[in-house]
Amino acid sequence: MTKAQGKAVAKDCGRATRITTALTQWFRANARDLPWRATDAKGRRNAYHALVAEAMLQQTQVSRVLEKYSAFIARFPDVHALANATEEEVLSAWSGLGYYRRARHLHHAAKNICKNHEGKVPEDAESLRRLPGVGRYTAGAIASIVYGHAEPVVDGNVTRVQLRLEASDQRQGEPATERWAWKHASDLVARAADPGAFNEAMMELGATVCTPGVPRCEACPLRKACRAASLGLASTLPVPKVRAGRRAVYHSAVVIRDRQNRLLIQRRPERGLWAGMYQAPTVEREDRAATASEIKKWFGLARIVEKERFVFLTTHREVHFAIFTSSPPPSPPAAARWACPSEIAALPLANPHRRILLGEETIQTR
DNA sequence: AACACGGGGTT
DNA sequence: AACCCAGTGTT
Repeated sequence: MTKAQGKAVAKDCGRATRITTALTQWFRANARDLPWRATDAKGRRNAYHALVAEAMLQQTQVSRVLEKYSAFIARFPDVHALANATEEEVLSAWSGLGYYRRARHLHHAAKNICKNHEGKVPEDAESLRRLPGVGRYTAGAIASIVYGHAEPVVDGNVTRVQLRLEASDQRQGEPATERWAWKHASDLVARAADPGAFNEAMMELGATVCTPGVPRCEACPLRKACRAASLGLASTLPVPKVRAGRRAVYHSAVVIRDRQNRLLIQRRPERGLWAGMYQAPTVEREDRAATASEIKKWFGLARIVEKERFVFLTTHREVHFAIFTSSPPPSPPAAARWACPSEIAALPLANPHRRILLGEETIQTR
């Protein structure tokens, strides 16, 4: 190493240390709540609670998680309770949160922990990552926040903070950018006195101060260190990512009620959209809505009446729903069964079917 | 590297 | 109506 390179490394070390120190101090002074994502109700570190919280936080904002987290923990208070639950119970507790594969992974992870780890959530990031649904982010979050290991954590917030700190015009979401962000996070966390607090601080800064769009630089503890701020680029970085468009799909659902006020329901396939969840009997088409005769033929119905149409939007799809009613068929399809409303309410239902079957106004439609 | 996978909030 | 947010696993 030349003298000049040595100086540059020393300078970067100083910068990294200033950043970790300032950020951790800010977090300690401004922490909104107790570190709920890693502790039990009495404030004790609890890796199972952290596993649940971090699984819920994947692709989901804190406010949405807070609506479901307590009920989930109350229903499955420890890893054994979760491991011994049925998949339907777990999916049901997850209803409304989306990305339901996370719930199934979490369930499998709990079983794995009971079987192979004597009911204790593994401590090191490498073992954590072998659990289903636990990737680099979740492993790093648990290892650092719960166990204090100097493991990096990069979520969308952290990547945005890094890109602004370094005034980088790399596009968020691209593999090279993510590798770069993980490298920076590793360098920073290595100098943090409290890795867990530092990682939480980075995520919290991104969520509350270094926000997408126009950040609140006047309130930022890293303003002096931030290259985007000093160049006046804070609100123009990071450069927006390219987004895939939404694909249209057509779901024709039939609400069929018998004399005892029971409804006909069916379980969705194990893979794909709303995997393993329940719904009113539905005919799906890719390019157009199923015709009335197709729907009648599909379920052996004599007559159907259209009640409503709406479009349910997700990130990747626009689901065009057409809702029909019908009297019961002579012989219900083998794949469907009858259930009363109170039973249905406890089953895992995708949000639109909560409205279709139970009339709950829980979703936005167009 | 590209894709699949939900849902809700803000402008 | 058109933007925004955000990990893991599979292909």
